Amino acid sequence: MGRALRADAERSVRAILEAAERVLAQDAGASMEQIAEAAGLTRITVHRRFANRQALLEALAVSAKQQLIDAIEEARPDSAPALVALYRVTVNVMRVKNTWRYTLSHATAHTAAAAALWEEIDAHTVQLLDRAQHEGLLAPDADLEWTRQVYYALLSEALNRPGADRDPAAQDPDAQATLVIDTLLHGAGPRG
Amino acid sequence: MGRALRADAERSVRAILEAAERVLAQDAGASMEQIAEAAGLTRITVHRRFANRQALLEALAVSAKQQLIDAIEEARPDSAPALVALYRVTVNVMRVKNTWRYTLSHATAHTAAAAALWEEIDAHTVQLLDRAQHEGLLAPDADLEWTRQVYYALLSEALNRPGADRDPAAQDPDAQATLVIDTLLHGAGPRG
DNA sequence: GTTAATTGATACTTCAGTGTCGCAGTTCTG
DNA sequence: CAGAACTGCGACACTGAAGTATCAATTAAC
Repeated sequence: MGRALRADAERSVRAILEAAERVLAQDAGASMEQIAEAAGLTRITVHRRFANRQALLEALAVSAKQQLIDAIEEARPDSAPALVALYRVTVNVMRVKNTWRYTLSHATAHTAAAAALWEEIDAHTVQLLDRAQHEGLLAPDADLEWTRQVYYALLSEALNRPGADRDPAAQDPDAQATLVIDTLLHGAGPRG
Repeated sequence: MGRALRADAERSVRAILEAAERVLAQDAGASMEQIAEAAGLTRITVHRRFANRQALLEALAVSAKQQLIDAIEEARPDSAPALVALYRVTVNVMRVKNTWRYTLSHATAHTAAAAALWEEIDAHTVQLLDRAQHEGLLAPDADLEWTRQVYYALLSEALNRPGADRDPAAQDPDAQATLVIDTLLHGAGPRG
């Protein structure tokens, strides 16, 4: 890396990444110019910070995944009973996933850096699920990889859940986390 | 509609749609030419059948959704106990969803026709889930819209499940359907 | 077997997006 | 405050894809 960016340049980078998320969420094929405009900058400045479109996409992916990791670690997934930790992690992840909807759901740029971050996220998740299994929260014969996949899917679905109009409580992070975990553990069938 | 297409033209249309699915699955921004080539045709022929790119995307969406409806109705979702019907529907849907991965997961073209088909699919699904609920398969207080969302998500996840290498049985449609339904009904927690 | 539809080949136009450059004005940093 | 870094502006070249037109050759349909 060269020298550190100047403060205003750093601000530009953040503005671009956030604008890219917003714009691409509505049109995955949006142009650099649309992104620049949404960031309150010129197309040229975007090109100065990110050599080409691909580089921007990669930076976006890395940034979002890093925030996801931070959110997970901030929830201290290794302390407290697994159910409590799972709940805390879910709430934190939901918040980040809500902010970076596009970037975190469209796994476009498959760079080494991004892949490494995903592996770290997966590792965190599986470790937590493994602990949950040992604490009797999950079935002893549950396939943890499949459980992880289902967990991710439920997180996405909870965010895309409509009906925020009639039931504003459904948008509440706590309510969403509860729904996700409840569904993950018990499904939709009747309780024993 | 004008007069019916000649047999060879009809074949071309099918080839184009199938090629589009294959090509777009790997690169959502693929050009008309790439699609044409994959279909064994010229770019010009594609333009003759579909005025523009958008029209092709819409036709693709309608075609795939129609096949999904056919697959559901073919499973006779209103006969037999709900669990059996759910199983049959799941197997059939899985087959179609596997063939039209791209089209059925990327809800791009939002035309009136495509939206109407989705509503029909949703109606079928919710009706089946409602019957399942009345038969005691689902919890009496289960939110059927959420259940439907989770069901769709599980179908997608089952298709994207890796590990076909070590465990070829995981690719078996019956095994996949069993996994989806089991997870939908009971989640990953221990059984009562 | 005759007619009408379909297709491929070639060529052309149009257009949007990408990426670059130099220069002038502004803003941060030490 | 002085130098360095950053941004905006205008202009430019380049690429790739979309879409159109005509004509000859082929192929299905009745």
